[in-house]
Amino acid sequence: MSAGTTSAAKEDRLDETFAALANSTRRAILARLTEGEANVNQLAEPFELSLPAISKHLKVLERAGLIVRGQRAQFRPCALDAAPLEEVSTWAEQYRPVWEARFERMDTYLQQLRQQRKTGHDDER
Amino acid sequence: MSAGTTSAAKEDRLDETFAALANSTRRAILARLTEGEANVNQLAEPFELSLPAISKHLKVLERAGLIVRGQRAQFRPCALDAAPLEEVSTWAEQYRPVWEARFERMDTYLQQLRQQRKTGHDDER
DNA sequence: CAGTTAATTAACTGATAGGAAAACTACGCG
DNA sequence: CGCGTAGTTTTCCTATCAGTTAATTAACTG
Repeated sequence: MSAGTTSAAKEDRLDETFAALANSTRRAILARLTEGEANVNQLAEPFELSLPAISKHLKVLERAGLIVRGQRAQFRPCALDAAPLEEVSTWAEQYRPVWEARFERMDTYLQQLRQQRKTGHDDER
Repeated sequence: MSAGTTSAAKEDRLDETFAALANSTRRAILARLTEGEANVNQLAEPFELSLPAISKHLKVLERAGLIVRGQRAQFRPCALDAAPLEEVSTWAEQYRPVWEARFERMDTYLQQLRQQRKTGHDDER
């Protein structure tokens, strides 16, 4: 019953990772954390968002395994955990041959498709 | 003409790309398209989803620039455009030093944070 | 021309996302 | 002890997502 290729669990994890990354505030938070751990108020500072909003973003990042949180007194220091990003990179790299092929093989073909789409219809009704 | 800072437009594009990728059906469609172009019914075949649902997924992928669509008679052939995936890969690769550092430097530290969280232990730095 | 096939649009539903404001919890300190 | 600081939870809003069925558009086929 062990998985053959891509296990469903891994797919789910990718769903969650990509969803977490699909927000520029959250990506900015991750970027900030490369410079070292930070607590919630520090992370919130650059944004025009309420603290609860940041708190939610952090929860999303935590559930996606992209950050880890500790507890020191009343502070909750956040630290980056880039492990899921390795999976993202690996996933995207699968397509490297495709985007590299684009320049030699598919470039003209894609243009062609786009053209067909544009000039496709003559009369609007 | 663009300034040095990461342009907002690029950020928006990443938002859209990641959002498009945050769904296993859509990722499966992309995977399928590495084997060559396909029309909508062919793409729908492996899934237990209605055709309109697939159509919507394709629209999301198209808006994210991940596929291009043509028109041949009543068929709409879809082709992969992996260019946005190169951006994803580049973005993720920024974090490679971080996930590689994990094994030497941060591993124990993260464990520590997780432990603090679980045991609610109070400690000084 | 009517009919079939391919795909999209429309209309609707339930669930989730992102946000704000207000209330609450937890801790440290004078 | 009560107060201030740090952060989360709750409540509420609107918007978007993922899916359905039914209707519609578009193009070929006999």
